[in-house]
Amino acid sequence: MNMRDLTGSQSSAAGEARRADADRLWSIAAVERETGLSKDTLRVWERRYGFPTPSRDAFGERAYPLQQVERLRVLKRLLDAGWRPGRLMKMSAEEVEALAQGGPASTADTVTPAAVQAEPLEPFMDLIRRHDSAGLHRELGRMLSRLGTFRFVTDLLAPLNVAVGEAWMRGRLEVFEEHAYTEEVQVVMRQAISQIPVPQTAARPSVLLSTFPGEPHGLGLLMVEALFRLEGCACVSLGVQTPLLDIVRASQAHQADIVALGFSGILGAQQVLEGLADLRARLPSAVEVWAGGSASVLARKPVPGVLVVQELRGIAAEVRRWRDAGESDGLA
Amino acid sequence: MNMRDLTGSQSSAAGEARRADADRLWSIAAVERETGLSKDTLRVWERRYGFPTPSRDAFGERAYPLQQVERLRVLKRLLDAGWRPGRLMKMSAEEVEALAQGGPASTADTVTPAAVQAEPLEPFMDLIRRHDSAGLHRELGRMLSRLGTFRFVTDLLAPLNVAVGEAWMRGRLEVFEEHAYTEEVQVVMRQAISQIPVPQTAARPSVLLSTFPGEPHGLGLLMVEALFRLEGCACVSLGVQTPLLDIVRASQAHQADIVALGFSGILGAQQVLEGLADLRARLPSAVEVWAGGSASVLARKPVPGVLVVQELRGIAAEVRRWRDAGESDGLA
DNA sequence: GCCGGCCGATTGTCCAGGACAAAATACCAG
DNA sequence: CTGGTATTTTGTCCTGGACAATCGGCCGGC
Repeated sequence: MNMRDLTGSQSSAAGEARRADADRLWSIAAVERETGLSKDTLRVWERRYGFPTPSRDAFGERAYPLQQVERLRVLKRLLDAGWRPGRLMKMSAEEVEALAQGGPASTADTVTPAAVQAEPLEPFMDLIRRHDSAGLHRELGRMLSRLGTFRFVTDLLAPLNVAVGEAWMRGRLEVFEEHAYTEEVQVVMRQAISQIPVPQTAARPSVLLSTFPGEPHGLGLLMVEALFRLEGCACVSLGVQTPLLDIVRASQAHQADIVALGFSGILGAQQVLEGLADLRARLPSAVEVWAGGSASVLARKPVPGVLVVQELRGIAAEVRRWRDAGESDGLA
Repeated sequence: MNMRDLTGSQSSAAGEARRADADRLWSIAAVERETGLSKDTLRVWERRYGFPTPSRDAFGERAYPLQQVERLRVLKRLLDAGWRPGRLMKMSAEEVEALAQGGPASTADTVTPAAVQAEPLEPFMDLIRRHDSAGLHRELGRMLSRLGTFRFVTDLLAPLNVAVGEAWMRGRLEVFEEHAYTEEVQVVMRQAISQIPVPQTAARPSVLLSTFPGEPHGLGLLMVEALFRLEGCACVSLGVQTPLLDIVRASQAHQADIVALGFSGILGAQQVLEGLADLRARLPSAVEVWAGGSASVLARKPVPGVLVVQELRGIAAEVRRWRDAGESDGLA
């Protein structure tokens, strides 16, 4: 019975009909979802730069052709790579295309330290590009066994994440390829975490992990959780995108000593700083707020009362610092 | 050194100063992130119903006090539970509070089938409410071993998810409690999936799993992935919130036979139907589109060429159906 | 008596065009 | 060069109006 429902009306439709379907125009809300550009931005670009140029549907609402949606996706990626709209809009389609294909990263030239590239990344990038999920899974698992969890995280995953992010910005990787990569890494990381022995009693410090709303990148959280657990901390993760007030409540409910937040650079500078200050103000001063991740704001502007952990390797030392302070402060 | 940075300026500030910080007003963007109500909605409510009533900051922009943000959170929850704004806005604060505390589910009374409540859920709800993550993890793991993956998913997790969702709508559960629950279940589910033997050769059908942008609920995806793998299918998951065009590209890259989408009911009806129709039109007709989840639209309005799998248990049968069709069609 | 289509009220999203804060860049003095 | 200030760029917020999509109730037919 389902066979009929599934294929009946579709296979009877001729090829032209399906092509017409696929040429369907996009609403402004759909374009926002697809590109990540806000409706406000889409409208103001149209007004200011003359692009995009959506037609209007029967109700006078914007209707974007696929071609422009694709171009907007490219523009969004170039924006994230450090380009500015005014510049890009003045360029011809060919110039933009050339950039998209793999120009340099504009002003925001990612300074590859090249110092501690502990493990070769190319084999993994190859697997990602070839969409070999099973192979990627297998090789990641192999490296986990070979390096151990700590070095797997610090020497392989950390630089690999950077490489993947950069490849995406340069147009070498599609969004879905990054999604698939994230998923496979997540599987391996969860396996790694489950192998870390759980401390017997209620271990301290107890750590609450999450990200702010709008920050969907959860890999860093998992990596940090692994490092905390390796130090014998009790961890509770809320996953990504927890509202601020819920982070506060969760820290009470779980009696967290430390609230650890991850930032990938997607959120705006102000959003990060204001959120951290706000969270800091709403938590008892006995609860520490730690922030980490690749967001550059963290390095530039310190937030009073918030500890910025720049390096994954720094976590162990800071946990030791917490315990030393705790022994003298809390147990007097 | 970090100790000073961390506690210095904070501990020197007096209690009143911190309270003043916590009384900070919220911008409309922050309220949108915190409540899930769009800026447009917040403004139109103010105009129409006279609530909320934000003050204005020095720049004339809306500034919401914490109290109103909290109330908006409650209203959003009641909206999701089936209430309508016009009604709620006419009620007094006390009446709303009474509803929030745990009134019935308005019109959308969840019809508990009560037929196949295969496993008792209360012990798990207790663990969630007591924030015993470790205990929840342990008990879920125990049930996984006892029931096996299939029954664990169909008889325990499926009804438990419903119970958790309903408890949230009735105000019995906080957002962060649901987040923590989701995280623990995810850990156990990934463990379960990793225990399923991988088929030797390139197994068919190969299934691509994801959700649409705006749909953050990924538990269902994991459960479905487990069931597919139990049937010997090759699975690639993109995680949640993949743009439509990327789902199309991923299905090509991974040579998917089936694209499976999960819907929790967060997305609007039109968004779901239009998205599915659009995806259907953009995929070759040889690729099947399957949709599942608790969204009620799926049951009400069929989309041509899209298979709606109402029950988790139905997956096995549909995979069999696919294989039968494939043998006669594809290998002629 | 119950299901299905119609109609009015409700409600979220879209629009225009102006304004301005925040961020990025250019400029300039030391 | 380096660090601070002016200027441009750019995204978000504003108002108030309009209307499509949805909901709820009503009615009629099977």
